[in-house]
Amino acid sequence: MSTPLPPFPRGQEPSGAPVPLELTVGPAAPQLRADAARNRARLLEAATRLVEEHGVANVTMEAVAVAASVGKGTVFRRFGDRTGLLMALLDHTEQQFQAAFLSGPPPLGPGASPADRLHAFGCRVLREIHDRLDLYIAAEPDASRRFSSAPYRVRFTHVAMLLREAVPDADGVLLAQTLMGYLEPALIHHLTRQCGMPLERLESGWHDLVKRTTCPVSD
Amino acid sequence: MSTPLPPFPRGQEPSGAPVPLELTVGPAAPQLRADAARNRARLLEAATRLVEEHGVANVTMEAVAVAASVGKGTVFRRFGDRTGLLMALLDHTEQQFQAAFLSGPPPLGPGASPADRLHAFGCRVLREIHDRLDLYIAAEPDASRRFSSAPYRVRFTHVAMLLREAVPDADGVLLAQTLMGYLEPALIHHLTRQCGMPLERLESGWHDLVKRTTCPVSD
DNA sequence: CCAGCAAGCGGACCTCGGTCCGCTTTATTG
DNA sequence: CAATAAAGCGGACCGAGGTCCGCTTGCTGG
Repeated sequence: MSTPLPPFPRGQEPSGAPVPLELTVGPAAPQLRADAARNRARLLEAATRLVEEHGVANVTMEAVAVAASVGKGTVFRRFGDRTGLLMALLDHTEQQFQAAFLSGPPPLGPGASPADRLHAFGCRVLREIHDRLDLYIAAEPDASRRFSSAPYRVRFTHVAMLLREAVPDADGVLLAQTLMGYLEPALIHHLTRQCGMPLERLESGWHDLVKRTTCPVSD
Repeated sequence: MSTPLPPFPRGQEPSGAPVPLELTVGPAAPQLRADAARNRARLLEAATRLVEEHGVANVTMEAVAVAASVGKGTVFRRFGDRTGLLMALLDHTEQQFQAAFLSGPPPLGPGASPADRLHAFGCRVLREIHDRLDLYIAAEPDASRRFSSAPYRVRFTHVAMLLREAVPDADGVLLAQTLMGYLEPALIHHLTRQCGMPLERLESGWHDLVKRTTCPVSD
């Protein structure tokens, strides 16, 4: 329609919403051929090593390809683009986290009140991102995809669901986007690195925000 | 410290915070030489034309240089980078807007209650961005500068100030960042273009958000 | 075991943002 | 008006992300 459009054939793109190739809850890997799977593993390993050796900012796609003894095209076919590769590096942690808030023990998982789950959720995300901030920043998709990536959608849907439960008569979608905005890597980076705020302050801020959001408004 | 660092000599960078060359409230242009000023004007004109002819996404820096009959280096010296050029295209509107909420008539300007000013502020920003969405999206600085750009800082400071007035015992800075997050071009793009929400719904969402934010919380 | 064929591969290639540096123009000052 | 310093200029150049397309390789059914 407007965007230049699909870079590589990859899977089942053509139908409706662009299906992200991974990073979603559960494996759902579409049966890679043996050599492809091997190369994928090599690439992830190489990328991990390069990132911790030189810092994510200095890791180029070509360097990863070379380090994995693989052609550059292969990197792009497998991961789509740089963002895709970087997100794949966060996939394992992400899946664990998803499992934790979807079906783990309270207060993160089901069993606690929606508000309590929200409080726990935010703190967990804040710490998670804070611990691997550079990677999260670098893996941030560009503006037009920021809200469509699988991990974002899963988190967002979860927050929206909790919010609908906690404040049924509010616009849960908009409120959820607002809360999610507080958890953006770029903001966390700004506040902790550029403004020098301790993580604890961000956590208090989150608690306050949740309180204000879930308290019934006069109107 | 960590970033690759300054591209061009330009002005008085070295002292402390990186002083953005324009886009701040007031003119403060540092006396361009005659030819430089002429080229600057040419460039802005050419860029404006190209943007409305081909859409901002298809406008390259080189194309702008050629269209303005100027060397490519000149574009970068004058505007720093692509983001800088695009922001300059928004500068005129931005200055008018700043004047309106800093010293214009209520409810946007001083005279109304902080809460009323916040309500007005958000609606104005929403419309402003909605009207030139593509340009705002394209002009968005990368993650590490999103919160340091002059226009952002002015808006943010304003919101924080109003918030401190309206809810003195809250963490105004964090609350302000949250409110600002609701006004991000990328989010507005997602909600209106990808989710198909009408602008009116975003406005209601803003009003609700301000209400919840400014209502005293039980603790 | 072989043939056929998708899936996968890889590196040459392109584009575009950003940089460098030797040359030109402008402003200043005596 | 000359001399001079500084500001500006511009296009060759570079690096990195992303694409293309002819070749290779692993699967599958006969």
